[in-house]
Amino acid sequence: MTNARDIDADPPLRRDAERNRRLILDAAASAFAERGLGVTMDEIAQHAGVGVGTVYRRFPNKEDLIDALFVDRLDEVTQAADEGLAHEDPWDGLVWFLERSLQLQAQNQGLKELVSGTSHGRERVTVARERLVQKVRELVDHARAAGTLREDFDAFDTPVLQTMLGSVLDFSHDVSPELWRRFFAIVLDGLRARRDAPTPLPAAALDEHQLDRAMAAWKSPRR
Amino acid sequence: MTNARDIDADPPLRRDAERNRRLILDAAASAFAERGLGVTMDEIAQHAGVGVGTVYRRFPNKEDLIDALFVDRLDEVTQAADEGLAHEDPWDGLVWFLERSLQLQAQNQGLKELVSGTSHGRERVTVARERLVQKVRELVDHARAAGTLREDFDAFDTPVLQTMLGSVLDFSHDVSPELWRRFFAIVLDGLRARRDAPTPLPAAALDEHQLDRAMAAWKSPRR
DNA sequence: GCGAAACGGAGGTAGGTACTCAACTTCTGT
DNA sequence: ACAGAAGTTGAGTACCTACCTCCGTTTCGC
Repeated sequence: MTNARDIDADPPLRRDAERNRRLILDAAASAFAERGLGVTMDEIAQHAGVGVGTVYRRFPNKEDLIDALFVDRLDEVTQAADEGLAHEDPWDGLVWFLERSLQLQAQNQGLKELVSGTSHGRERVTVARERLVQKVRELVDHARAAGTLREDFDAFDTPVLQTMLGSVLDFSHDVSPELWRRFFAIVLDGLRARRDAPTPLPAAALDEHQLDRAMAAWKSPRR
Repeated sequence: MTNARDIDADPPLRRDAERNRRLILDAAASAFAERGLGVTMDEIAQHAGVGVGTVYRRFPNKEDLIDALFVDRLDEVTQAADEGLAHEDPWDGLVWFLERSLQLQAQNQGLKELVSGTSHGRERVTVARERLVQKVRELVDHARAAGTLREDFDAFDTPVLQTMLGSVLDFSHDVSPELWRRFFAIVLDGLRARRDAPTPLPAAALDEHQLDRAMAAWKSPRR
Protein backbone atom coordinates (compact mmCIF):
# COMPACT_ATOMS: atom_id res chain seq x y z
CA MET A 1 0.00 0.00 0.00
CA THR A 2 1.21 3.49 -0.87
CA ASN A 3 0.91 6.14 1.79
CA ALA A 4 0.14 9.83 1.44
CA ARG A 5 3.79 10.77 1.04
CA ASP A 6 4.28 8.50 -1.93
CA ILE A 7 1.27 9.99 -3.64
CA ASP A 8 2.46 13.57 -3.13
CA ALA A 9 6.05 12.89 -4.07
CA ASP A 10 6.97 13.45 -7.70
CA PRO A 11 8.48 10.43 -9.39
CA PRO A 12 12.27 10.64 -9.56
CA LEU A 13 13.70 12.45 -12.56
CA ARG A 14 15.40 10.63 -15.37
CA ARG A 15 19.18 10.75 -15.10
CA ASP A 16 19.65 13.31 -17.89
CA ALA A 17 16.85 15.46 -16.51
CA GLU A 18 18.39 15.48 -13.06
CA ARG A 19 21.74 16.47 -14.48
CA ASN A 20 20.17 19.32 -16.43
CA ARG A 21 18.25 20.49 -13.39
CA ARG A 22 21.55 20.94 -11.58
CA LEU A 23 23.13 22.70 -14.54
CA ILE A 24 20.20 25.11 -14.67
CA LEU A 25 20.27 25.79 -10.94
CA ASP A 26 24.02 26.42 -11.01
CA ALA A 27 23.86 28.65 -14.06
CA ALA A 28 20.92 30.60 -12.66
CA ALA A 29 22.60 31.02 -9.29
CA SER A 30 25.74 32.49 -10.75
CA ALA A 31 23.92 34.63 -13.30
CA PHE A 32 21.58 36.09 -10.67
CA ALA A 33 24.50 36.63 -8.33
CA GLU A 34 26.62 38.44 -10.87
CA ARG A 35 24.08 40.42 -12.81
CA GLY A 36 20.93 40.55 -10.72
CA LEU A 37 17.41 39.26 -11.17
CA GLY A 38 17.17 41.02 -14.51
CA VAL A 39 19.02 38.28 -16.42
CA THR A 40 16.82 36.68 -19.03
CA MET A 41 15.69 33.08 -19.01
CA ASP A 42 17.41 32.67 -22.37
CA GLU A 43 20.73 33.76 -20.88
CA ILE A 44 20.34 31.29 -18.04
CA ALA A 45 19.54 28.51 -20.48
CA GLN A 46 22.55 29.35 -22.60
CA HIS A 47 24.86 29.42 -19.57
CA ALA A 48 23.52 26.06 -18.50
CA GLY A 49 24.05 24.68 -21.99
CA VAL A 50 20.39 23.70 -22.45
CA GLY A 51 17.45 25.12 -24.37
CA VAL A 52 15.00 27.57 -22.79
CA GLY A 53 12.31 24.95 -23.07
CA THR A 54 14.24 22.73 -20.68
CA VAL A 55 14.40 25.49 -18.11
CA TYR A 56 10.64 25.94 -18.34
CA ARG A 57 10.05 22.19 -18.01
CA ARG A 58 11.71 22.28 -14.57
CA PHE A 59 10.63 25.73 -13.40
CA PRO A 60 7.21 26.82 -14.66
CA ASN A 61 8.24 30.48 -14.55
CA LYS A 62 11.00 32.82 -13.55
CA GLU A 63 9.61 33.63 -10.10
CA ASP A 64 9.61 29.95 -9.18
CA LEU A 65 13.23 29.68 -10.20
CA ILE A 66 14.12 32.69 -8.08
CA ASP A 67 12.16 31.26 -5.19
CA ALA A 68 13.94 27.90 -5.40
CA LEU A 69 17.31 29.61 -5.46
CA PHE A 70 17.03 32.41 -2.92
CA VAL A 71 15.30 31.06 0.13
CA ASP A 72 18.63 29.70 1.33
CA ARG A 73 20.46 32.95 0.56
CA LEU A 74 17.91 34.94 2.53
CA ASP A 75 18.25 32.48 5.39
CA GLU A 76 21.97 33.23 5.46
CA VAL A 77 21.12 36.87 6.10
CA THR A 78 18.67 35.89 8.81
CA GLN A 79 21.35 33.72 10.35
CA ALA A 80 23.67 36.73 10.43
CA ALA A 81 20.95 38.54 12.36
CA ASP A 82 20.78 35.65 14.83
CA GLU A 83 24.53 35.75 15.25
CA GLY A 84 24.29 39.47 15.86
CA LEU A 85 21.60 38.90 18.46
CA ALA A 86 23.90 36.42 20.19
CA HIS A 87 26.70 38.97 20.65
CA GLU A 88 27.33 40.14 24.17
CA ASP A 89 27.53 43.80 23.18
CA PRO A 90 24.37 44.79 21.26
CA TRP A 91 26.23 47.45 19.24
CA ASP A 92 28.80 44.90 18.14
CA GLY A 93 25.93 42.60 17.27
CA LEU A 94 24.26 45.23 15.09
CA VAL A 95 27.51 46.07 13.34
CA TRP A 96 28.22 42.39 12.81
CA PHE A 97 24.86 41.89 11.19
CA LEU A 98 24.98 44.97 8.98
CA GLU A 99 28.45 44.16 7.77
CA ARG A 100 27.69 40.53 7.06
CA SER A 101 24.43 41.40 5.35
CA LEU A 102 26.10 43.99 3.14
CA GLN A 103 28.89 41.58 2.36
CA LEU A 104 26.45 38.92 1.27
CA GLN A 105 24.65 41.45 -0.87
CA ALA A 106 27.94 42.61 -2.37
CA GLN A 107 28.62 39.03 -3.39
CA ASN A 108 25.14 38.52 -4.77
CA GLN A 109 23.41 41.18 -6.80
CA GLY A 110 20.18 39.18 -6.89
CA LEU A 111 20.10 38.86 -3.12
CA LYS A 112 20.56 42.61 -2.88
CA GLU A 113 17.56 43.22 -5.10
CA LEU A 114 15.51 40.78 -3.08
CA VAL A 115 16.48 42.23 0.30
CA SER A 116 15.69 45.79 -0.72
CA GLY A 117 12.07 45.28 -1.43
CA THR A 118 11.79 44.55 -5.11
CA SER A 119 8.63 42.54 -5.51
CA HIS A 120 10.43 39.62 -7.12
CA GLY A 121 10.11 36.17 -5.67
CA ARG A 122 7.18 34.16 -4.44
CA GLU A 123 5.70 33.26 -1.12
CA ARG A 124 8.62 31.43 0.42
CA VAL A 125 10.88 34.37 -0.27
CA THR A 126 8.37 36.82 1.15
CA VAL A 127 8.04 34.80 4.34
CA ALA A 128 11.82 34.61 4.74
CA ARG A 129 12.07 38.36 4.25
CA GLU A 130 9.51 39.07 6.93
CA ARG A 131 11.26 36.83 9.44
CA LEU A 132 14.43 38.79 8.74
CA VAL A 133 12.82 42.20 9.21
CA GLN A 134 11.57 41.14 12.64
CA LYS A 135 14.99 40.11 13.85
CA VAL A 136 16.61 43.27 12.59
CA ARG A 137 14.18 45.32 14.65
CA GLU A 138 15.22 43.50 17.79
CA LEU A 139 18.85 44.08 16.93
CA VAL A 140 18.31 47.82 16.59
CA ASP A 141 16.20 48.09 19.71
CA HIS A 142 18.82 46.30 21.79
CA ALA A 143 21.65 48.47 20.50
CA ARG A 144 19.69 51.61 21.21
CA ALA A 145 18.69 50.45 24.67
CA ALA A 146 22.37 49.79 25.40
CA GLY A 147 23.12 53.41 24.60
CA THR A 148 25.77 52.92 21.92
CA LEU A 149 23.42 53.51 19.01
CA ARG A 150 22.13 57.08 18.85
CA GLU A 151 18.78 57.38 20.55
CA ASP A 152 16.90 58.95 17.69
CA PHE A 153 17.60 56.10 15.29
CA ASP A 154 14.49 54.05 14.65
CA ALA A 155 14.19 50.37 13.76
CA PHE A 156 12.26 51.42 10.67
CA ASP A 157 15.29 53.37 9.54
CA THR A 158 17.25 50.18 8.91
CA PRO A 159 15.77 49.25 5.52
CA VAL A 160 16.48 52.79 4.35
CA LEU A 161 20.03 52.42 5.62
CA GLN A 162 20.40 49.19 3.70
CA THR A 163 18.98 50.72 0.55
CA MET A 164 21.34 53.63 0.91
CA LEU A 165 24.42 51.48 1.31
CA GLY A 166 23.05 49.10 -1.32
CA SER A 167 23.21 51.94 -3.82
CA VAL A 168 26.94 52.25 -3.14
CA LEU A 169 27.20 48.56 -3.99
CA ASP A 170 25.45 49.19 -7.31
CA PHE A 171 27.42 52.27 -8.02
CA SER A 172 30.89 50.88 -7.58
CA HIS A 173 30.58 47.13 -7.85
CA ASP A 174 32.35 46.79 -11.18
CA VAL A 175 35.03 49.29 -10.31
CA SER A 176 35.84 48.85 -6.63
CA PRO A 177 33.84 46.08 -4.99
CA GLU A 178 34.99 46.97 -1.49
CA LEU A 179 34.13 50.67 -1.64
CA TRP A 180 30.97 50.10 0.37
CA ARG A 181 33.15 49.53 3.43
CA ARG A 182 34.28 53.17 3.34
CA PHE A 183 30.78 54.48 3.42
CA PHE A 184 29.63 51.87 5.87
CA ALA A 185 32.35 53.10 8.23
CA ILE A 186 31.29 56.72 7.74
CA VAL A 187 27.67 55.86 8.41
CA LEU A 188 28.57 53.82 11.48
CA ASP A 189 30.45 56.81 12.86
CA GLY A 190 27.28 58.77 12.31
CA LEU A 191 25.18 56.18 14.09
CA ARG A 192 27.23 55.94 17.26
CA ALA A 193 25.81 57.86 20.20
CA ARG A 194 29.22 59.22 21.14
CA ARG A 195 32.60 59.21 19.54
CA ASP A 196 35.77 61.19 19.78
CA ALA A 197 37.59 60.71 16.51
CA PRO A 198 36.55 59.03 13.27
CA THR A 199 37.18 55.33 12.81
CA PRO A 200 39.74 54.84 10.03
CA LEU A 201 38.18 54.11 6.63
CA PRO A 202 38.75 50.55 5.46
CA ALA A 203 38.81 50.89 1.65
CA ALA A 204 40.45 53.30 -0.78
CA ALA A 205 38.47 56.11 -2.37
CA LEU A 206 37.79 55.88 -6.08
CA ASP A 207 40.29 57.52 -8.38
CA GLU A 208 39.17 59.72 -11.24
CA HIS A 209 39.10 56.95 -13.78
CA GLN A 210 37.11 54.60 -11.60
CA LEU A 211 34.66 57.35 -10.81
CA ASP A 212 34.09 58.07 -14.49
CA ARG A 213 33.44 54.45 -15.19
CA ALA A 214 31.02 54.10 -12.31
CA MET A 215 29.10 57.22 -13.26
CA ALA A 216 28.84 56.16 -16.88
CA ALA A 217 27.44 52.80 -15.90
CA TRP A 218 25.04 54.15 -13.29
CA LYS A 219 21.43 54.10 -14.37
CA SER A 220 18.74 55.55 -12.20
CA PRO A 221 15.59 53.58 -11.61
CA ARG A 222 11.92 54.61 -11.88
CA ARG A 223 9.39 53.39 -14.37
CA MET B 1 23.11 94.72 -45.26
CA THR B 2 22.52 91.73 -43.01
CA ASN B 3 25.30 90.86 -40.58
CA ALA B 4 26.43 87.43 -39.40
CA ARG B 5 24.05 87.41 -36.46
CA ASP B 6 21.02 87.89 -38.65
CA ILE B 7 22.05 85.02 -40.85
CA ASP B 8 22.51 82.67 -37.89
CA ALA B 9 19.33 83.71 -36.11
CA ASP B 10 16.24 81.64 -36.85
CA PRO B 11 13.27 83.63 -38.12
CA PRO B 12 10.83 84.39 -35.31
CA LEU B 13 8.17 81.77 -34.64
CA ARG B 14 4.58 82.30 -35.58
CA ARG B 15 2.43 83.33 -32.63
CA ASP B 16 0.75 79.95 -32.17
CA ALA B 17 4.07 78.17 -32.47
CA GLU B 18 5.67 80.37 -29.83
CA ARG B 19 2.77 79.76 -27.48
CA ASN B 20 3.03 76.00 -27.96
CA ARG B 21 6.77 76.09 -27.44
CA ARG B 22 6.19 77.56 -24.00
CA LEU B 23 3.45 75.05 -23.21
CA ILE B 24 5.78 72.21 -24.14
CA LEU B 25 8.67 73.61 -22.11
CA ASP B 26 6.45 74.08 -19.07
CA ALA B 27 4.85 70.66 -19.35
CA ALA B 28 8.23 68.98 -19.86
CA ALA B 29 9.79 70.83 -16.95
CA SER B 30 7.12 69.76 -14.51
CA ALA B 31 6.92 66.20 -15.83
CA PHE B 32 10.70 65.71 -15.65
CA ALA B 33 10.76 67.28 -12.20
CA GLU B 34 8.02 65.09 -10.81
CA ARG B 35 8.69 61.79 -12.48
CA GLY B 36 12.22 61.90 -13.82
CA LEU B 37 13.74 61.76 -17.27
CA GLY B 38 11.87 58.56 -17.99
CA VAL B 39 8.61 60.29 -18.88
CA THR B 40 7.64 59.66 -22.46
CA MET B 41 7.43 62.28 -25.16
CA ASP B 42 3.77 61.35 -25.59
CA GLU B 43 3.08 62.15 -21.95
CA ILE B 44 4.77 65.50 -22.27
CA ALA B 45 2.77 66.30 -25.40
CA GLN B 46 -0.45 65.36 -23.68
CA HIS B 47 0.35 67.49 -20.64
CA ALA B 48 1.12 70.40 -22.90
CA GLY B 49 -2.12 69.86 -24.77
CA VAL B 50 -0.43 69.45 -28.16
CA GLY B 51 0.37 66.49 -30.41
CA VAL B 52 3.68 64.64 -30.24
CA GLY B 53 4.46 65.89 -33.71
CA THR B 54 4.44 69.45 -32.40
CA VAL B 55 6.93 68.56 -29.70
CA TYR B 56 9.22 67.05 -32.32
CA ARG B 57 8.88 70.09 -34.56
CA ARG B 58 10.41 72.24 -31.81
CA PHE B 59 12.83 69.74 -30.28
CA PRO B 60 14.30 67.26 -32.76
CA ASN B 61 14.67 64.64 -30.05
CA LYS B 62 14.32 64.01 -26.34
CA GLU B 63 17.93 64.75 -25.47
CA ASP B 64 17.67 68.22 -27.00
CA LEU B 65 14.59 68.91 -24.93
CA ILE B 66 16.38 67.78 -21.76
CA ASP B 67 19.37 69.89 -22.69
CA ALA B 68 17.25 73.00 -23.22
CA LEU B 69 15.56 72.55 -19.86
CA PHE B 70 18.32 71.47 -17.52
CA VAL B 71 21.30 73.67 -18.15
CA ASP B 72 19.75 76.30 -15.88
CA ARG B 73 18.88 73.75 -13.20
CA LEU B 74 22.43 72.45 -13.16
CA ASP B 75 23.69 76.00 -12.92
CA GLU B 76 21.61 76.41 -9.78
CA VAL B 77 23.55 73.57 -8.23
CA THR B 78 26.81 75.11 -9.35
CA GLN B 79 25.71 78.37 -7.83
CA ALA B 80 25.10 76.57 -4.53
CA ALA B 81 28.71 75.38 -4.74
CA ASP B 82 29.86 78.95 -5.26
CA GLU B 83 27.85 80.07 -2.27
CA GLY B 84 29.43 77.29 -0.26
CA LEU B 85 32.86 78.39 -1.39
CA ALA B 86 32.04 81.90 -0.20
CA HIS B 87 31.30 80.79 3.37
CA GLU B 88 33.79 81.82 5.99
CA ASP B 89 33.90 78.37 7.60
CA PRO B 90 34.74 75.75 4.93
CA TRP B 91 32.78 73.05 6.75
CA ASP B 92 29.69 75.23 6.86
CA GLY B 93 30.25 75.90 3.18
CA LEU B 94 30.38 72.21 2.35
CA VAL B 95 27.27 71.47 4.40
CA TRP B 96 25.47 74.40 2.80
CA PHE B 97 26.26 73.08 -0.66
CA LEU B 98 25.36 69.47 0.04
CA GLU B 99 22.09 70.42 1.67
CA ARG B 100 21.10 72.82 -1.10
CA SER B 101 22.11 70.37 -3.80
CA LEU B 102 20.11 67.56 -2.21
CA GLN B 103 17.17 69.86 -1.73
CA LEU B 104 17.20 70.83 -5.40
CA GLN B 105 17.41 67.19 -6.34
CA ALA B 106 14.55 66.35 -3.99
CA GLN B 107 12.44 68.92 -5.79
CA ASN B 108 13.46 67.73 -9.21
CA GLN B 109 13.73 64.06 -9.98
CA GLY B 110 15.16 64.78 -13.42
CA LEU B 111 17.91 66.93 -12.00
CA LYS B 112 18.79 64.12 -9.62
CA GLU B 113 19.18 61.69 -12.49
CA LEU B 114 21.31 64.16 -14.36
CA VAL B 115 23.58 64.96 -11.41
CA SER B 116 24.26 61.34 -10.60
CA GLY B 117 25.88 60.44 -13.83
CA THR B 118 23.16 59.04 -16.03
CA SER B 119 24.29 59.64 -19.57
CA HIS B 120 21.21 61.65 -20.46
CA GLY B 121 21.57 65.12 -21.90
CA ARG B 122 23.78 66.58 -24.53
CA GLU B 123 26.93 68.64 -24.61
CA ARG B 124 25.75 71.72 -22.75
CA VAL B 125 24.59 69.59 -19.86
CA THR B 126 27.84 67.66 -19.81
CA VAL B 127 29.87 70.86 -19.70
CA ALA B 128 27.76 72.23 -16.85
CA ARG B 129 28.22 68.99 -14.93
CA GLU B 130 31.97 69.13 -15.27
CA ARG B 131 32.13 72.70 -14.04
CA LEU B 132 30.16 71.59 -11.00
CA VAL B 133 32.40 68.63 -10.21
CA GLN B 134 35.42 70.92 -10.17
CA LYS B 135 33.91 73.30 -7.65
CA VAL B 136 32.81 70.49 -5.38
CA ARG B 137 36.37 69.25 -5.21
CA GLU B 138 37.55 72.62 -4.01
CA LEU B 139 34.82 72.66 -1.40
CA VAL B 140 35.87 69.29 -0.03
CA ASP B 141 39.55 70.12 -0.06
CA HIS B 142 38.98 73.34 1.87
CA ALA B 143 36.84 71.65 4.49
CA ARG B 144 39.40 68.94 4.99
CA ALA B 145 42.26 71.41 5.17
CA ALA B 146 40.33 73.29 7.87
CA GLY B 147 40.21 70.11 9.90
CA THR B 148 36.47 69.84 10.43
CA LEU B 149 35.95 67.24 7.72
CA ARG B 150 37.56 63.92 8.54
CA GLU B 151 40.99 63.67 6.99
CA ASP B 152 40.49 60.42 5.15
CA PHE B 153 37.53 61.70 3.14
CA ASP B 154 38.48 62.22 -0.48
CA ALA B 155 37.03 64.68 -3.00
CA PHE B 156 36.25 61.71 -5.23
CA ASP B 157 34.03 60.35 -2.49
CA THR B 158 31.52 63.13 -2.99
CA PRO B 159 29.70 61.76 -6.04
CA VAL B 160 29.32 58.47 -4.22
CA LEU B 161 27.94 60.35 -1.23
CA GLN B 162 25.44 62.10 -3.48
CA THR B 163 24.42 58.84 -5.11
CA MET B 164 23.96 57.27 -1.72
CA LEU B 165 21.77 60.05 -0.40
CA GLY B 166 20.08 60.28 -3.78
CA SER B 167 18.89 56.72 -3.31
CA VAL B 168 17.13 57.79 -0.11
CA LEU B 169 15.38 60.42 -2.20
CA ASP B 170 14.19 57.76 -4.63
CA PHE B 171 13.23 55.39 -1.91
CA SER B 172 11.04 57.67 0.12
CA HIS B 173 10.06 60.51 -2.16
CA ASP B 174 6.42 59.51 -2.50
CA VAL B 175 6.03 58.62 1.14
CA SER B 176 8.12 61.09 3.14
CA PRO B 177 9.84 63.67 0.95
CA GLU B 178 11.93 65.05 3.80
CA LEU B 179 13.33 61.75 5.00
CA TRP B 180 16.65 62.42 3.28
CA ARG B 181 17.35 65.03 5.94
CA ARG B 182 17.53 62.30 8.60
CA PHE B 183 20.14 60.37 6.73
CA PHE B 184 21.96 63.46 5.64
CA ALA B 185 22.32 64.36 9.31
CA ILE B 186 23.58 60.90 10.18
CA VAL B 187 26.11 60.98 7.37
CA LEU B 188 27.27 64.47 8.36
CA ASP B 189 27.91 63.23 11.88
CA GLY B 190 29.98 60.51 10.29
CA LEU B 191 31.93 63.00 8.21
CA ARG B 192 32.92 65.36 10.99
CA ALA B 193 36.47 64.92 12.23
CA ARG B 194 35.40 65.22 15.86
CA ARG B 195 32.10 65.25 17.60
CA ASP B 196 30.81 64.63 21.07
CA ALA B 197 27.14 63.79 20.74
CA PRO B 198 24.98 63.19 17.68
CA THR B 199 23.27 66.15 16.02
CA PRO B 200 19.50 65.78 16.42
CA LEU B 201 17.80 64.23 13.39
CA PRO B 202 15.65 66.68 11.47
CA ALA B 203 12.91 64.44 9.99
CA ALA B 204 10.70 61.69 11.37
CA ALA B 205 11.52 58.05 10.68
CA LEU B 206 9.16 56.15 8.40
CA ASP B 207 6.34 54.28 10.08
CA GLU B 208 5.52 50.71 9.11
CA HIS B 209 2.96 51.66 6.51
CA GLN B 210 5.19 54.18 4.80
CA LEU B 211 8.02 51.70 4.77
CA ASP B 212 5.85 49.07 3.10
CA ARG B 213 4.79 51.50 0.45
CA ALA B 214 8.33 52.63 -0.23
CA MET B 215 9.64 49.07 -0.46
CA ALA B 216 6.85 48.03 -2.80
CA ALA B 217 7.57 50.91 -5.13
CA TRP B 218 11.34 50.49 -5.03
CA LYS B 219 12.80 49.00 -8.19
CA SER B 220 16.46 48.27 -8.43
CA PRO B 221 18.34 49.35 -11.51
CA ARG B 222 20.67 47.33 -13.77
CA ARG B 223 20.00 46.20 -17.29
C1' DG C 1 -7.61 84.63 -49.74
C1' DC C 2 -3.33 82.40 -50.60
C1' DG C 3 0.87 80.21 -49.50
C1' DA C 4 3.83 78.98 -45.93
C1' DA C 5 4.14 77.42 -41.38
C1' DA C 6 2.40 74.67 -37.89
C1' DC C 7 -0.40 70.94 -36.08
C1' DG C 8 -2.17 66.26 -34.70
C1' DG C 9 -1.88 61.65 -33.71
C1' DA C 10 -2.14 57.07 -35.80
C1' DG C 11 1.20 54.06 -36.84
C1' DG C 12 6.10 52.66 -38.20
C1' DT C 13 10.11 50.85 -36.16
C1' DA C 14 13.03 48.99 -32.98
C1' DG C 15 14.18 46.65 -28.90
C1' DG C 16 13.39 43.78 -25.36
C1' DT C 17 11.64 39.52 -22.65
C1' DA C 18 8.63 35.82 -20.67
C1' DC C 19 6.95 31.85 -22.27
C1' DT C 20 5.03 27.91 -25.82
C1' DC C 21 4.91 24.06 -28.88
C1' DA C 22 5.57 20.56 -32.25
C1' DA C 23 9.20 17.97 -34.11
C1' DC C 24 12.92 15.39 -32.53
C1' DT C 25 16.11 12.71 -29.12
C1' DT C 26 17.29 10.00 -25.08
C1' DC C 27 16.44 7.04 -21.45
C1' DT C 28 14.73 2.88 -19.04
C1' DG C 29 12.14 -1.28 -17.90
C1' DT C 30 10.95 -5.41 -19.73
C1' DA D 1 16.13 -5.03 -28.58
C1' DC D 2 12.69 -1.95 -28.50
C1' DA D 3 8.49 0.60 -27.23
C1' DG D 4 6.94 4.46 -25.46
C1' DA D 5 7.39 7.69 -21.78
C1' DA D 6 10.08 11.38 -20.52
C1' DG D 7 12.91 14.86 -21.93
C1' DT D 8 14.95 18.37 -25.13
C1' DT D 9 15.14 22.08 -28.35
C1' DG D 10 15.00 26.88 -30.05
C1' DA D 11 12.51 29.39 -33.40
C1' DG D 12 8.46 31.55 -32.86
C1' DT D 13 4.54 34.01 -30.35
C1' DA D 14 2.60 37.44 -27.74
C1' DC D 15 3.19 41.51 -25.60
C1' DC D 16 5.03 45.53 -24.10
C1' DT D 17 7.13 50.13 -24.26
C1' DA D 18 8.90 54.32 -26.22
C1' DC D 19 11.01 57.16 -29.71
C1' DC D 20 10.04 59.29 -33.72
C1' DT D 21 7.83 60.03 -38.73
C1' DC D 22 4.50 61.24 -42.07
C1' DC D 23 0.98 63.47 -44.29
C1' DG D 24 -3.75 65.17 -44.43
C1' DT D 25 -5.67 69.11 -42.10
C1' DT D 26 -5.68 73.67 -39.76
C1' DT D 27 -3.97 78.21 -38.61
C1' DC D 28 -1.48 82.35 -39.32
C1' DG D 29 0.23 86.52 -41.48
C1' DC D 30 0.56 89.35 -45.25
